[in-house]
Amino acid sequence: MKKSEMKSEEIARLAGVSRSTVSRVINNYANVPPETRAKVMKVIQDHNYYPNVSAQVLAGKRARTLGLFLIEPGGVSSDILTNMLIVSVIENASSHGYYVLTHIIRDTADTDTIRSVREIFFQGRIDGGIFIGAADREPLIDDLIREGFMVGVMDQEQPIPCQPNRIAAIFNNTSGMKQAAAYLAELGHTRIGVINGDMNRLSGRTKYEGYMQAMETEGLKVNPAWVLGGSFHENSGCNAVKKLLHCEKHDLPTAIIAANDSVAFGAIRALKEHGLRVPDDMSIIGFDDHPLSARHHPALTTLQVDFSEMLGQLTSKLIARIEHPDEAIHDITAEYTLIVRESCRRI
Amino acid sequence: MKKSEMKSEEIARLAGVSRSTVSRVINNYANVPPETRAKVMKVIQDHNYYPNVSAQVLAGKRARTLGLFLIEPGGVSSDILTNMLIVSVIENASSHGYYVLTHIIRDTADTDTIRSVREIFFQGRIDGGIFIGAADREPLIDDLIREGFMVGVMDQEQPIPCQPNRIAAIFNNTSGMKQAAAYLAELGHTRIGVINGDMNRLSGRTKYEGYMQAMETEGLKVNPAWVLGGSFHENSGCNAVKKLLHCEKHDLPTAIIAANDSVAFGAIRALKEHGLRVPDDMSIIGFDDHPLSARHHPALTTLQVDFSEMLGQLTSKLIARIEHPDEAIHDITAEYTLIVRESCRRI
DNA sequence: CTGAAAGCGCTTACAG
DNA sequence: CTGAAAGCGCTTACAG
Repeated sequence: MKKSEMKSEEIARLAGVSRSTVSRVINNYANVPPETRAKVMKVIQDHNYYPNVSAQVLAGKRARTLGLFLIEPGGVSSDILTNMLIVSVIENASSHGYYVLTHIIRDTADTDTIRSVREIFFQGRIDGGIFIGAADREPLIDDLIREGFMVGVMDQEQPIPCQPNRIAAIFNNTSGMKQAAAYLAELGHTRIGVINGDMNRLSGRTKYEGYMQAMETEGLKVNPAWVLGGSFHENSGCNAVKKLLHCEKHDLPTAIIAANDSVAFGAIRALKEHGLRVPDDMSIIGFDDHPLSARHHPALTTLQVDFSEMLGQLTSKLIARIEHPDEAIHDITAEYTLIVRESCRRI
Repeated sequence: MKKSEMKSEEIARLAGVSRSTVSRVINNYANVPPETRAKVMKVIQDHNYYPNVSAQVLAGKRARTLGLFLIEPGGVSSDILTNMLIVSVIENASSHGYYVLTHIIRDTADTDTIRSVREIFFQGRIDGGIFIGAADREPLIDDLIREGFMVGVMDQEQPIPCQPNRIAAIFNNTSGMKQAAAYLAELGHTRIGVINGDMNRLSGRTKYEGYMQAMETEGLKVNPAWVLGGSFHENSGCNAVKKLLHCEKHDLPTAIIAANDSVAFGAIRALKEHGLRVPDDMSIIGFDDHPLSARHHPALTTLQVDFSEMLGQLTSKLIARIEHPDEAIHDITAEYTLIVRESCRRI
């Protein structure tokens, strides 16, 4: 095991000052004359000295580490999007001098899992945590917030009264669904179905509600047989369409809005397998602008949202809150932009 | 900021023992009678006590944290594979009770980057690090190893004499190339080209060398004009083929081995753009079995390798070395398996 | 502007 | 089997 022999005492000795002064230089305190600072800095650099982080934290400094908790019930994350999210958090944190400890949660109800997540917070390994993929009301997260930990959450509602140590980043799904429905209506569609996401997730609910509202706005009626259950995963899109095709052979919608692009991919696969073509026989629109959507056949029309920007903001705000607990911080709302490609046709 | 009031002294008081005994229970030392242990454990659990990790580390325990360093010159990692690698490391580490601090390196030559990486090691944040995507000889890594830190590296050669604190996981590219060439030869190909990977990476070199050897084994002659430069990225495959098509219009190979599947995707894209079809006009074979290869059009024939298994092993061995520095540990070699799909045809 | 000293919350020889 | 005490390497009032 490596053990650096350099410590602040040694630096102090070499620079001819006390450990207090070395500490003041390291922490960039104002009351150190430039010459003293320069002298100490030189010794620090010449000897490749890095203060021991455990000692710093124990003495009251921040760990400068964030926890990133990915909730993924479905086995290994095979989604490029997940990767974008991780990278966005890490790079943003890094730009603030913070490190990221990533943890994968398979089952938020499992006792061992809960214990290990709580441990990360209670051990003092991190200054705050970011949760991705959580249900809208997740006891594990609610408990941590109640216990005073700083958390950032993607896609959760801010409860009322709002909690100062919870920062939320949400999607404007109402607007997204309105854009989707308006676009389809403009193409002449009146028979529009939807494949829902996971209803335990905030986006699942708000997308569904957005769809209902949007249909009303467009003056279109909702056929309950065309409101399909799903889970945000590709397979759920495939299954939903299979079921639709099986049950409603003679009364099909002409367009389907999918809860996200993965679901849309699955839906298109199922349609193809049944000999139906997109967009000739059915128009499909997705959400997210998944990295694969532009290269899909047909290229997928979708509502794009900037995940990197969103998570970057969430990370920045979480760090800001950690460093200045009293500053007011507003939640983040991500907007959708319609990207027209080839999966919808005029009828 | 959250501050847990519980400390070992408080647990000791409540359990009617000394802090020493509490520590012995936490660290599972043998010399504690079952009744004492039970008594202490109960207090610990009842009060949701988690020892402060900084204090533990400062007092000499391990941080139980691994650094994961992803070297990705090319902007945001858009590759699903990267995600699989990250997840494999995190889950394996987690199964050993270790956490993973992930860091992204854009430029291994940048002074600030080098500083921040070295800082992670010297600060004592981690017990060891895993590097992915490094050049075969990477000074940043070599320095850390020389300084005594424990590192695991994917795709680097073990120098001679071998260093006890470097664990390497490499690919059997010789065998992979042999399988590729043998398969193509068996289909009747004699004109076989190659798109190389990044020659600074071990796999870049060994794949090229493997290709040369394999061609000799098959008794085929290598046309230097069909040995194309590349970089393991999709665009390099596209560019390589464009150049080939441009320069060698009338003397083309009938098959190309790509350094990996991404390169193969790019190559196929370029061929399509020039009106050539795969496999009708050109056979293509890749390496890795990228998650998208099975769904590609045409489905890509490739040499599959189990990255999850490989990185899981690397992680396990690194942790084993951290915990038992003197135990002998062998390097890891990953083998390729030919997966025949639709991108090669008999001629 | 600066140093001596207390303290952060643990672990671990040491002595019994 | 168990406790008192020293020590891990920092930071930060406190006093000057």
